[in-house]
Amino acid sequence: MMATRRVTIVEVARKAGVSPTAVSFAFNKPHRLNGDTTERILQAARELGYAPNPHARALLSQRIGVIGVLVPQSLYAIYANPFFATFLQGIGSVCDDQDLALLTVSPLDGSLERAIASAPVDGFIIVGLNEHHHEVAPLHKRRVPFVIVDGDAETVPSVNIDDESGAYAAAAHLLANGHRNILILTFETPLEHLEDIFYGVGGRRVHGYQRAFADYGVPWRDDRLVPTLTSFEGGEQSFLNAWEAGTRPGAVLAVSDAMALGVVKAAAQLGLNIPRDLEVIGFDDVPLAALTNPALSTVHQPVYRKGEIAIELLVATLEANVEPKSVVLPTELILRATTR
Amino acid sequence: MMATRRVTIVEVARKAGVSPTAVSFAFNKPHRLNGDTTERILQAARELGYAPNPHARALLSQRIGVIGVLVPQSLYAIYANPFFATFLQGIGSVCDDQDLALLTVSPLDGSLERAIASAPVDGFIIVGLNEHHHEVAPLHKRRVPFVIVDGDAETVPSVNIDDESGAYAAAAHLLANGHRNILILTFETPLEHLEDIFYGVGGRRVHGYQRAFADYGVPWRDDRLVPTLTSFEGGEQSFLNAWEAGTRPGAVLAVSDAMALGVVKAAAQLGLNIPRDLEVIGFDDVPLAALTNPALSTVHQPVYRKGEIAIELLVATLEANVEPKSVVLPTELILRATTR
DNA sequence: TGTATTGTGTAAAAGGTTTTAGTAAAAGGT
DNA sequence: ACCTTTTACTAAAACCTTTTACACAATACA
Repeated sequence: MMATRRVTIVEVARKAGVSPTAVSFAFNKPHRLNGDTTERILQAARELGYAPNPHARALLSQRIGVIGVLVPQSLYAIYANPFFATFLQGIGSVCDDQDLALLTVSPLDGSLERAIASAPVDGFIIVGLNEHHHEVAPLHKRRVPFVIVDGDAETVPSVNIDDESGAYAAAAHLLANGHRNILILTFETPLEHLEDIFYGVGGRRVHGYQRAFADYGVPWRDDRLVPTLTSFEGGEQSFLNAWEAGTRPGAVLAVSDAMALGVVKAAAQLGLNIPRDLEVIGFDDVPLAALTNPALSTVHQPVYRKGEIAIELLVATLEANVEPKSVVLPTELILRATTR
Repeated sequence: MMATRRVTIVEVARKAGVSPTAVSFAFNKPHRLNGDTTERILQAARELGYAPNPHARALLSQRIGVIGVLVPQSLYAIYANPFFATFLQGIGSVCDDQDLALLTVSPLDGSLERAIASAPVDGFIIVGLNEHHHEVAPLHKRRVPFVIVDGDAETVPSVNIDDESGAYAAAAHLLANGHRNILILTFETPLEHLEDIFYGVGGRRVHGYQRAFADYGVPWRDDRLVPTLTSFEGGEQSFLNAWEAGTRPGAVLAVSDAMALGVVKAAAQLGLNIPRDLEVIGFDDVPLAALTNPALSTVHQPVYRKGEIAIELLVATLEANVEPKSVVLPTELILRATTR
C-alpha cells in the first residue's frame, strides 16, 4: 500500500524534462522561467500530485508559517476555557491577515521544554509564564522569538492587563457596600511542576484585593483565600467545601469567571438567592458572563485585544529586530446581576 | 544582533569532543552510548541551548507530532464558533494522550490547497468538505492521511451525524403542533470558491425538514428557505430582513444554534414573545444553548465525541493501514424554552 | 588460544528543498 | 561584426538531522 514513496521534486523535474531547480523556480520565482516552461512544470506537478515538502522547505528558509501558542495546560483544558476561545480569536484574526497557521502547544509528556523544542513554529506566544521560567528560558539561547502574555518580561515583548487595579475595584465595591465576610477564590495549578504558573496573574489579583482590604481597614484573613481549580467545577466545589466547613460568606471574589459561575451554581443548589444572600464578582468578563442568569458581575479585561496585540508584537519581532515593548491594558469593573 | 546562527548538532559535538552521531544518540538512543558520554553531551547541549531542529528531524523521520484541523473558514470564524470550541476540545483530549500538538489551518490567501500543502502536519482532520473536493483530493495522491468530518467519504475514514433524522424530528415537532408558517435558515458560505462547503451537512438537514413537511402534507416553499451566515449576527440579520419583507412566521428552524440565537435576539428586538409568538429550534446544541434566556430548543449532536472519534480514527490511520471506517452518530431533539 | 559477542563510537548517506554561482544562447547596441 | 545585456536554465552547495554500516576494543565463551 505505502509502496510508492511521496513524490519529490526530481520526479516532477524528470517528467517535465527540466532540472529540479527549474521546478523550484516554477513554484517560487516564476519570473525566472519562460512562461511556457512554468506552465509545463506546473502541469506535471499537478498530474503527479506534487507539493513541496514543508519540512525540507522550512529547513532551508527557517520559516514555516506557523505560530505557536504555548499554554502550560492540557489542550483539553485550553479548549474548554472560554478565555482562550476569545484570546485565540484575537490571535486568529491577525493570523488570517498574515497567512499564518495557529498551533496550540501544551506540555509533551509533562515537559513544556520538550514541547517547545519539538514544535515546528516561527515563534511563540507564551501565556501565564514569566520570561525567565526555567522551561522558557532556553528559547532565548535558541533565538526563537517569543512574546509573553500574562507574565513578566524584560527583554522580550509582553502583554498584560492591569490586574491589580481591576481586583482592587472589585474588592472595594464589596467593601464599600459593607461586606466584611468575603470568600476569595484564587488559582490553584493542578500540575506539580508548574508551581509558578499564573503565580504572576493570581498574585497580582490577590494583591489588588488585599490593597482594598487595607484601604478599608478590614483585616485580611489568609484562611478565606482558597486555591481553586480554574474551572466551573472548581468554583462549585470550592464554595460547597467552604459551606460544609461552616463558612457563611456574604460575598465571593473569584479570580476567574469560570470559578465565579461555579459559585453561582453552588449557591443556587444551597438555596441561596443571588444577589440578596450572596454577592459574587468574577474576573475576565468572558462572553458567557453577560448571558447567564443572573448575569455575572465581573472585572472586564480586553481578552480579544490582548490576543491581537500579542500576535502583532510577535509578527513585528519576526520581521525585524524591534525594541521589546511592554503593553498593559486597562481593566474595568462591570456590575451586572450578581451584585446588588 | 542575529549575528550568531542557531546552534547545530556539530557545535555540540565539537564542544563535547564527539561526533554528531553521538550527539544524536545521546538524545534519541542513550543506550547506544556510555552513560558518562551521554551526560557530557547533554551537558554541552544545555550550555549551548541546543535542541534538535524540528524541521530537519521531520524531514528524515516523516513525522512531526502535529495534526492539522482544516476548516474552510477564517481562524477568526473558527474560534468564534462554539461548535469548534467543543469539537477541538474532543480532539485535544486525545492529542494530550498521544503527545500531539494541534494546528488549526484555514485557507491561505484564499486557497485551501496551498494551506494544505504548506502545513507541517502528520495528518488532517477535514471539516465540512467531501473527500473528493478539488482542493482536498490532492492529499490522496500525496499520501497524507486524513479523515473527513461532516462530509462524504468512501476511501478514507469519516465521522458524521444523522443530520436528516435530527432535522426531521425538529420540523415534525413544529408541524405536529400545528405550525404551517415556518421560516427556515440554512447555511450560506461567504467565500465564493467554497461553494460546496457544508453543502453536505446543510443539504442533509434541509432534506430532513422537507421530508417532515411531506409527511405532514404541508407544501414546501423554497422562498421560506433563506441562506444565512453561520453566526449570531447572520441569524439576527436574516430574521430582521424577513420581517421587513413582510414575512410573519410562527416558527423558525435554523440549521445552527448560532443562527437560532440570533433569531431569538432579533425577535426580542421586535417585541415578540418567545415561545408564545414565535417558536425557534436550532441545531447542534452548543453549550451556550442551555444557558441563554430563554434556553434554546435544539437538535443535539455529540460534538465532543465527534472530535474524539475523528482524532482516534486519524491516529489509527497514522499507525497502521486500517480499513476506512464511517461512523454516524445519533442526534436528539432537545426541547427547552424556545418551544411551547 | 582462538572465536563470538558486546560495548562504544564514527563516517557517510539520505531526507527534499532553495539558493548561489555560473553557462550558453539569444537579443540589443553601435 | 563585436561587445554587452538579458533570458532561460542548470550544477552544486547548503540547510540539519537520523540511520545504516562499519571499526575497534574489550569482554565472554569454549
